[in-house]
Amino acid sequence: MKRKITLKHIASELEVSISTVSKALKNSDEISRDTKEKIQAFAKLYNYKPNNIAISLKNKRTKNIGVIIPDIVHHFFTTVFRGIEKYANTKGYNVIVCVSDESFDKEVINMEMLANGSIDGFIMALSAETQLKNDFNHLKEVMEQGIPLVLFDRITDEISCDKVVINDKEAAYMAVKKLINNGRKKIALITTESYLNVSEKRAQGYYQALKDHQMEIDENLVLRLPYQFEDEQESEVFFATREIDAVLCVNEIFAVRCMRHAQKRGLRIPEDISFIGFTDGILSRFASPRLTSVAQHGEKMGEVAAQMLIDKVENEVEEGKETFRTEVLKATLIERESTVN
Amino acid sequence: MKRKITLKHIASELEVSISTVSKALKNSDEISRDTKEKIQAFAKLYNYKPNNIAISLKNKRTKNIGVIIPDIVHHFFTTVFRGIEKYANTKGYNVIVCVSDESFDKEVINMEMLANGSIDGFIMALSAETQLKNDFNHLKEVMEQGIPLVLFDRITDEISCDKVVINDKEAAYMAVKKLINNGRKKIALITTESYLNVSEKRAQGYYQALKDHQMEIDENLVLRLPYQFEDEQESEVFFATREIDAVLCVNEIFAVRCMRHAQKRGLRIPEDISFIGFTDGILSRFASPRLTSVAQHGEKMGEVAAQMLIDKVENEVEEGKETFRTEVLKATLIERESTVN
DNA sequence: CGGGGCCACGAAAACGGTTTCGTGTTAATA
DNA sequence: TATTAACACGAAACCGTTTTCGTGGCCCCG
Repeated sequence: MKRKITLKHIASELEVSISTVSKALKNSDEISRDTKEKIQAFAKLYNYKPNNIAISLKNKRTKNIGVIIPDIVHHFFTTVFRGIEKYANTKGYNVIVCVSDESFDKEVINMEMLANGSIDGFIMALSAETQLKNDFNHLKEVMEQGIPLVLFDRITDEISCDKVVINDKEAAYMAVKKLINNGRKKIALITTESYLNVSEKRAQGYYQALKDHQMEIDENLVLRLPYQFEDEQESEVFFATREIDAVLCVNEIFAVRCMRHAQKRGLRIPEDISFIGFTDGILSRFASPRLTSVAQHGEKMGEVAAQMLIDKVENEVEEGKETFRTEVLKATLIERESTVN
Repeated sequence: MKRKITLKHIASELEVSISTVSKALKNSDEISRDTKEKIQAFAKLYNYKPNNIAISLKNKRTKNIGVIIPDIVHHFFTTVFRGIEKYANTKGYNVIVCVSDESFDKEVINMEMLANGSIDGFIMALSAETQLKNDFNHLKEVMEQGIPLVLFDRITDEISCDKVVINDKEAAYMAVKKLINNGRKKIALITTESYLNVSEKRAQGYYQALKDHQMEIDENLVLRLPYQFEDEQESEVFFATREIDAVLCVNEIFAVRCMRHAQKRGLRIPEDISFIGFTDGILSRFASPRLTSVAQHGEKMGEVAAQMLIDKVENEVEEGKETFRTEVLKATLIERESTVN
């Protein structure tokens, strides 16, 4: 087992000082050609690589970024993560992921773990519980310590920091408008309980679209389900007791489940009833019929978030002069078989 | 912006030495009651937390584990990751993820980045390209440096290290056996090109089951598709030109796509043709009909892998005395609507 | 009153680098 | 020949901890 070689080893082996070795390996012109060549050759031979930890300690930069997300077995979040990871990698950063599991406490614990020097900045989407509690002290702390923070998707207005979101409200608006233009009269909304920021925005778009097109808003056509629902009874009853000819769902799981309910009742999709979901993940592409869906462009979102973060990390700004941006990405509607053209 | 406070700050503020502060905060009984209380109170007031990087440098332990997987937008891998993250977290470890993107070069680069002190050990699944090239020098290097390594799912026999897999061959065998028991006569196999270790194992199980039940092996019923295939033509033709009454697919995407082909041709599932897939991800649960699938228990696999790794990390064994285990988890068949009981 | 032992604390090395500054040697210049 | 500048390198501080070892002061005992 050949242990990692250090500057000290090289120095003693070659009978020069540590500083000489360090400079030689950086090709400093303080060191003579001969010495440099000798040292570099030796280092190469023994495959010397500087110790990241030592470097981090020295320049107070870890080249790690911390990502905290509510869930990892989740298409959208992994998509965002991929974008983050890709961009970070091109900039020489590594990514440490922590999963909050939708729990406030875990979110806090994870942040504290990472905030003690392990990372240069955070990218995160708030846990459901955090949004529900409306407690953001852990974020404030981090900001006060001067650690850059970028929020994406699940954001809050309470914290001043960089943010990346999609135009949820407009996207929902456009989706509903499309349904209206297709002549749909009874458009339902399947959403989550209301504390989730994004669902709320999407619901707003739904209402707005109906209003703007002089359509009656019928609360009876709005179903709010628990975020992680296993029990399908409620949604089944919903479809059994209402006349609906189009449905907007705030995620694709809701959509796929509801399509099934409709099909079970003998409705044809999209002839009798149209469906539009959010997320455009794997389910949308493989459902039958394939689901028309609002693409959130997670990978792009991740890239943008990483870019904003690394920019902040590398270009420190004097106290009080920082400015925060909220980048709004445009969602796009991917039309498939669950709606008519 | 309140910058992070260090031992040095506390020491100078309280006019004691750094060592005294360090000891006081560890409740060393070398320090008097009074002094300890004073220091602890001060530290608490200013929310002192030791710097992880400094600690890492000191005891050559980062409390980070590196995970390298081929893809992150992938149900099985994220499931495994969740298991890893959960277990690691309970042990106070953080997880750094790198994505190889099925590329050999990226895998190597990522390993090298992390191997220079950033992590205490690796958990990884090999990229497709690595398996194809059959080049594992980067793994050997890491092992030689004494960095613990655990391979999961996509493993190789060329490297001696801890491994976690499922009993792919047996699982496939059982699945096919079930189809045979259901009276199926023309059982097809949809798999990937053969360099992927797991696909190969599953194919072996398929052949073995047919053989053991005196059924003819018909290579015409075996379709090998590129791992990431977009073009569906080949698989469509396959179904158009063969008489098949059951299909085993090495992943759920293949299964869902093929179910669609069958349905398009007017076949009823499972009456006319049965389907069994591998992975048991989100698609299996939401497909119509719901797909009978071999569950790989990714989360469990992740937990086991993390446990093996952390065990190795924390209980260093003298040179040459190490032993390596291969843990085989039992896959289970989740029966749904795509097969008959 | 002197020596031993304990208490409470500090100095310093170490982890593995980077970087500033100082210095001995040589060669060029006055 | 004396002065000086350039060159090539080393010493040491520093990043923030932990930990070993030393030591000054006090008390106790002979």
